[in-house]
Amino acid sequence: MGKPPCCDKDGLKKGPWTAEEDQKLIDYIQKHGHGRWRILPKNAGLKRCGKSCRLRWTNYLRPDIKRGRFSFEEEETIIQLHCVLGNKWSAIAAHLPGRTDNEIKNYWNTHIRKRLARMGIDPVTHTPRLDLLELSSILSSSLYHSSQLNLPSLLGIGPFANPNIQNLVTAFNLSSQRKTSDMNTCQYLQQNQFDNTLVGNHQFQSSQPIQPSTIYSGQANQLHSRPIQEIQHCAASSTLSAPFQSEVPQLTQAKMEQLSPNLAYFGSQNSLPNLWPNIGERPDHLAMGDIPNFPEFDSIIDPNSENHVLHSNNIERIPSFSFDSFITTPSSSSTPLNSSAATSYANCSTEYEDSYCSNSLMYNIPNSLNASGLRM
DNA sequence: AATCAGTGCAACCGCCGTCCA
DNA sequence: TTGGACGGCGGTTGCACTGAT
Repeated sequence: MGKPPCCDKDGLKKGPWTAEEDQKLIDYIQKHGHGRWRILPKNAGLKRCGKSCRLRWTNYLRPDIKRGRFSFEEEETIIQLHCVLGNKWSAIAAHLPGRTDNEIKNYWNTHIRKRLARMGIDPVTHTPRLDLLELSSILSSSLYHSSQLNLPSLLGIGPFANPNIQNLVTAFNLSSQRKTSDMNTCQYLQQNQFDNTLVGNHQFQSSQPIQPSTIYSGQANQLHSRPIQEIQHCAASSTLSAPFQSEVPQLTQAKMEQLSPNLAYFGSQNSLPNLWPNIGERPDHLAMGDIPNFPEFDSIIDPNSENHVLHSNNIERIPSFSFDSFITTPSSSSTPLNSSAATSYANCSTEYEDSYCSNSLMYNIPNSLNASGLRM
C-alpha cells in the first residue's frame, strides 16, 4: 500500500474537532495566515496532522464559507457545471463563492444525483437513461396492443412470487382496461413518448449529453416548437409510439426478453405514476395502498396549469418545460404549488423534493424503474 | 419507549501532481 | 535526474440525527 496515513504517527488526534481546537486553529491562521500545513499544527499547539488542519479550515472554519441550504441558482449552477466538468468538485466550487468542494460533492451525492436518477437522467452522463426509455416504451406499446398485459407470459416466467410485482401487473392491467376504452391512454402515452423523445432526440442525434441550457432550463421550450413528426420519427429504438410503429409486437417481445432481469425489481418500491395519468381517475376499487408508495402519483399534474399533458386532447398542444419546476428549493421555487397540487403532493417523500413531482415534469419515468429498480 | 432504517455531512483516506533540494 | 515533502483532489467512511415501526 501507499505511505501510512500521516495521522497515524505521533499519536495525533483524529475525529471530530472540538471548539477549543477550532479556536486554536482560527487564532493561529488569523495571526500567521495559512499554508505550511505540516508545521502549522505544531506551532498552533494542535495534536492534529497538517492535512486535517487544512481540511478543517478549508471546509469549515474559513470565514467566507456560506452555510445553509443551496439556493436554486446554486443548484442549477452545480448541475450545469457538472455536466461540463464532471466530478471536478474544486472546479465547480470555484464558480460558487462560499461553497467548498466537499460541500458541493456531498450535496451532489445526497441530493442532486438522486433527483436526476429519479427523473431518469443518468447523473454521470446527464443523458436520459436509455434502458428506462426503452422499458417505458415497451410498457406503453404493450398497453396499446393488449388490454391485458401478461407480463409473466411475456417474460417467460411463472406467476410472480413477489406480491408487489403482482400488484404492479394488476394495476397495469386495470389501467390498461380502463384506458384503452377511451383512448386517453394512447394520447397520454403519445405525449409521454413525445416528452421522452424530446430528450432522446438530443441523445441519439447528437450523441452528446443533454446540455443544461436546453434540458434544464426554460430554453427547452424551443424544443417543443418542433413539428411533432420531426420529433417522432427519430430514435425509434427508444420511442415506440404505438400508433406509428407496426413492428411493436415483435420489438416488444424482444425488448421484454432483453430487459426481463431488470423487471424483477418491479415491485420493490416506489411508484409507477403514469398508470393513472388523470388526476382523480384512479380506479375506485384500487386503493392507494395497492401499489406500494406512489409518491408522484398525482403530483405530475397541475390541473390549473397549461403545462399538464395528461388531459391533453391535442397532441400538438406543446407543454412548456422548465427546469424551474424540476429543481427548486422551498425558498426560491419559481413554481409554487397551488393548493390542489400541494394536496396531491402529500405523498412526496420530502418537502424539499416535492418540486421533483412538479407540475411540468414531462420527462417522467416511473420510480420503480430507476434508482431502486434498475441499478444505476 | 425501544428499535431500526434512512439520511446528511464532517472527516478521513489514498492517490496524484508539483515543487524543491 | 530523482526522491521526498507538500498540497490538492475525489472517493469513501463513520456517526449523529430523524422519522417510521
